Formats: sequence, structure tokens, C-alpha cells
Amino acid sequence: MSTPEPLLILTTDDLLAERWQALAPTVIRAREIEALDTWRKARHRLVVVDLGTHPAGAPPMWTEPAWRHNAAGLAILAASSRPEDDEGLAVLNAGASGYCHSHAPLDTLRQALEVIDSGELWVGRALLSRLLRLVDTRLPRAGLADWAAPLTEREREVAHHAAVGESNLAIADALGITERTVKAHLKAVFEKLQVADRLQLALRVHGVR
Amino acid sequence: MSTPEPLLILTTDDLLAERWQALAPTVIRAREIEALDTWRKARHRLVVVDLGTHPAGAPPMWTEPAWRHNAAGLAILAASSRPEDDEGLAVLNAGASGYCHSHAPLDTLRQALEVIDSGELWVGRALLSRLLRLVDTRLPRAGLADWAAPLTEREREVAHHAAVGESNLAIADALGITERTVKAHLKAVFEKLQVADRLQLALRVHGVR
DNA sequence: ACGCACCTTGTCCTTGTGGACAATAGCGGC
DNA sequence: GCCGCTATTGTCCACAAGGACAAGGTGCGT
Repeated sequence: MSTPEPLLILTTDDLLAERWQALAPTVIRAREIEALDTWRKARHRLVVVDLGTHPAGAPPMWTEPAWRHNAAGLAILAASSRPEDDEGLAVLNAGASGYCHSHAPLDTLRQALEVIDSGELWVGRALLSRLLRLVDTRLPRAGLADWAAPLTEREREVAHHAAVGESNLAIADALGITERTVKAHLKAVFEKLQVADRLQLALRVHGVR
Repeated sequence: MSTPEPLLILTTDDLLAERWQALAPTVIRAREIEALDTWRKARHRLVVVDLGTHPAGAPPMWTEPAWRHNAAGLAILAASSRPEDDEGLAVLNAGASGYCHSHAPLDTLRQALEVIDSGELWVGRALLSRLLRLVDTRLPRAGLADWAAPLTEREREVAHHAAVGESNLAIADALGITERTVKAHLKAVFEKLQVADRLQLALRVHGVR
């Protein structure tokens, strides 16, 4: 059930550290942000960070420059003992892969770790459903179909995958077709959108000019 | 790895149905929305619904009255072959517990099922990160200083040129150096920013994820 | 003087990409 | 039935990209 990946626990709270020991077969405990950098250099990626124990008066650790720098490339599950929605949004936007309650059931935490270890994001249902409600009322409903207008359904799919950086082979696997077919679709996409390559396509799709 | 829970597959697509057979030890196949009601009455809750095969012209199934009625109490993973963000939001707001791509890797689908089976919500990282960006109003994207922080002056220049789609040779000419040197700078950039190639670099530079 | 960070360039090699020829098959409209 | 659009896949090829070895030069602080 648990991931075989080693886990770094970043907290100054001894009780939390003890509780989280059960989260993975190999668990390392640290107290300083710098440990993130060491962790990444050791070619690990899985981290649980306790947001609750920053010294009174000091700014939240994830707003410090060292945070974003050290967080790059890691899969970080941020845990707070007072899960305020805004804090969750802030820390996710600061590069964390997940946000949950410090005292959530261990099974839930394990699941969250598995999810972020596989490259996805984890947001608990409370914050997530609030997000959904928020966005539903403020969506511009606008030009998603703009760049996609002249494209066929299949071309749209391929273009979308290519625009987020996937290789032709990855796209082929994702869509259950051959790499050659992906090329054929992309060729059509490039021509219809008047772009030279996938990078220009990505810029177009993401609204950069 | 798979949940022991029985799984209902709702699709008219034979290929998808066959592919999804591996998702759970017990899998039932259905083609009609009414199957949801039967499923709940049998005291099951786990469902994968293919959104991609509604008959042309007909409204999406999750907007039908029968949907919301039958979906109550079930944990539904909606899968679409054309993952448009708006569709995802719509179906989640209509009562689904998850939204993903029809041809996502089976491991990802299994994970999504486990998550929604445990009462949480599942949203793929593409849609989720877009949600986060949409909602995030206060942090003004921080622009240049952010991604460029760990880079040297020269690396910044090269990165900027590469991020707008210029080839290595074009960058070399623009900066009056050799193509080889451009490669050297880009190699450093990729490493410092933890990205694999220039497309990922472009997305980072332009504030997409 | 020494270390260190930065800028610069070299060659070899593997891989991904995109274009240039193709072909087959389904499906809807005329 | 024929035509056109779409989806699919094939081979061959030229080239850009990025990694893996390198190494020589500058300026700066200790």
C-alpha cells in the first residue's frame, strides 16, 4: 500500500514526526528547509512538510526564497494543523504537490503520497469542492475553442498533449495509437495553425501571443 | 493495488470497455444511464463513466435529469477522450467525484478509483493546476524574477530567446556566439530550472505551471 | 597564488522531430 | 457509386536537440 519511495519529513513537531513515521518504509526526519536541497541531490522526491510550526512572527516558510528554489523537482505534501483554504492555495501555488490536514488519517496521507509520487496533485475534498464552486461562477467560458477552431477532434487532442510538452511517443501511448499517426495529426495541426513546430504550438495554445 | 470494490463501467465503446476490464477484480459493463440506479440499489458505489460516446446531437448525459438523480450516493469517475477543461468542471459540478482522460494509463485510473472510493475527489493535474491559477488572484504571477532567479545573466538571455521558439543557431547569431555555446548555456538552464527541454522551459517562462 | 564562478568552444553520439513520398479504411453527402 | 474528409500506419531521410565526454579563457575574492 505504501510507496517504496523514501520519505522526508520536515517538521519541528516531535509528535507529528512520530505519527508520520508509519507513512513509508524509509523515513528521514529534518527540521530545516535546506534539507529539501539535500534530499533532491540524493535523487529523492517525496516530502511531507509541516506548515504549522513556523516560529511565531516569522513568515511562512513557503514564501521564503529558499523554498521555491529547493522545492523544484520534489513532490511535496504540505500539511497544516489549521487547514485554511487560503493557506492551501498559497502553498500549492508556491510549488507544493498536495495539501492536507496534519492529523488526517494515516491512510489518507498514504494515499495522498502515492498520488503526488505518481506526478499528480492532491487536494482534499473540502478545498477542492470549494475550488470547483468558486470557478464555476467566475469562468469566462471564453476562447478555449479559439486556436482549436479549425482542428478536428482528434487533432485537438494531439495538439493539447503536444502543447504541454509530451513527446510523440507519449502522446501515442496516451491515445492508444501509433507514433506515426501522432506525427500525421501534428503535421495537419502545424499547417492549419500556421506554426512551425510544437513549441510555437504550445505558445499559441497557452495564449502567449 | 486495485480496490476490492466491484466496478461499473458505463460506455458504449467496446474498446474502452475491454481496456477498463483490468481496473478492478469485478467489473460490470453497462450502456444505459439507468444502470446507475440499479448499481446503487445493489449497494455498490464505484463507477467509471465514459463521457465521449454520447450520440451526436444529443446533450451530454450528465446534464440529463436522470444523471443527477442516479448519481447520488455513487462515486463516479468521469472519463473523456477530449479533455476540455470546461467539460471537466461541468461534470464535477454535476456530481461526479473525478474527471480524467479515457486513455490515461491504467495505473492512473486505478489510483483515481482508489481515491474516489475513499470519499475524496480526483482531478487530474492539468485541470487542477489550471483551477489553482484561476482562483489565485493575489499572487501576481511574479513574472521574470521568479524563474530567472537562479540563472546567470547570459543564461537568462539564452533562456528568453529559447522560450519564444528560436533555434539554437538563431540564438547564437543573435548573441554573437557559437551554437555550441548556446547549448552549454541551455544545458545549465535546464538543470537549474529542473526542466527537460526548451518546451518545458517556455511553459515555465511564460507562467504556464 | 589559488580557488571559483562564469563564458566560451570543441567533437562524438543518440534520439526526437518534421517533411516527403506513400497506402488503406470508414463515413457522410451529392 | 463516387468524392471528400478523417483516421490510421508505413518507410526513408535530413536536421535540430541534448547529453557525454572534454578544455581554455576571464575576472574576482581570499
